[in-house]
Amino acid sequence: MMRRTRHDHDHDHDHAQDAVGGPAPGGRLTPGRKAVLDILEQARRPIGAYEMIDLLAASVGRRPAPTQVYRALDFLVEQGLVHRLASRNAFLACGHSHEASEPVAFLICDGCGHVDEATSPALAADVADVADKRGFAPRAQIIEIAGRCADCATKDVA
Amino acid sequence: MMRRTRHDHDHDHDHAQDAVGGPAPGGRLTPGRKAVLDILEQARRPIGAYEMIDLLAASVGRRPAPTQVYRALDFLVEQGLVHRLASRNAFLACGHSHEASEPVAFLICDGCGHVDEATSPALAADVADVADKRGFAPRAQIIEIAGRCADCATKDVA
DNA sequence: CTGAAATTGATGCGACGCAATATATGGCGC
DNA sequence: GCGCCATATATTGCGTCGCATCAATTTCAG
Repeated sequence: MMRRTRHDHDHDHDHAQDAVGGPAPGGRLTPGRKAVLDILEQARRPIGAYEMIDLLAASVGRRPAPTQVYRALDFLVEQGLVHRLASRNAFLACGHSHEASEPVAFLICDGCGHVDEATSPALAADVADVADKRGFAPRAQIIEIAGRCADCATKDVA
Repeated sequence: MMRRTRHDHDHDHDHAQDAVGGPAPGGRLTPGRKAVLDILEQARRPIGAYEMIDLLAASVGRRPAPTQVYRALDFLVEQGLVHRLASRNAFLACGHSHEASEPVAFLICDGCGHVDEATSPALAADVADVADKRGFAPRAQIIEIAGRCADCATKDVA
């Protein structure tokens, strides 16, 4: 596909892809992707795709299209830096540095919305066991527990 | 003009006539709801809300609005007759008659789309244990395992 | 070795279809 | 008429696809 140089640049670009030096197989942490990751890490709470767009607009000053956000999110999930909460259609920065293949249980509080991340070898073993008994080859697991966290539970009694 | 109160629905008054085919415990199985349940039971596979609308249109001859389908689905899920697959935004007729509170693990095949339903006391105990360690009071659990079923796994090797 | 084109991958924009909720109306028994 | 349940309508949010553009790297000609 022939791609000729256009006559001239008609507008300036305020940011460039300077964050990474070389090509990383599997992807690079570009500024756009990093902006998404930063927001998730500073929020420390699940954020939906469209709230992410709003936050990016406030942060970068520019309003990205949904596609951009979803692509960045997918990338970050693939890299294991971000988790997806299927029950809420939201995303959460990964707190710990665990293996991507290790099953993580999420404790999602209905009251305050806080999400706790928990890994359990016993849980992992049981999941593997249940699948194995049926000859099922697991690729990914989703374990999400909704309820009330310790703080909100005590408030309930009051 | 908000007159509807969602909280005082647990009166001792029971509409048995609303149900089709007799009284339903804890709820009324209206024709609309039954049509949704029938389709799910005959399909034996996860069905999205809008595919459900299409199937209802073919079955009843009339095309219900999304809200009706979601309402019916929510009702059936509450009754424990239908499960919701969070990772796929789809619904599945419950195969067995287990307690609604008991955690169910779903084995979702990426190949054929078949979904297997599995209950495991050990898994349930581990989930409760993980939550308990953090003082978390669980209300509902979601355990979904994506991968390849026995049939599709053998086809992979070939 | 140097510079330019081809390549790869990321980004931008727009539109569309599906998912879900909010709001309003109507039937029915009481 | 009033409350309850179900249905109907409207609006918002979620997620994906396709294509055009642009930047960085690699490849290759000179």
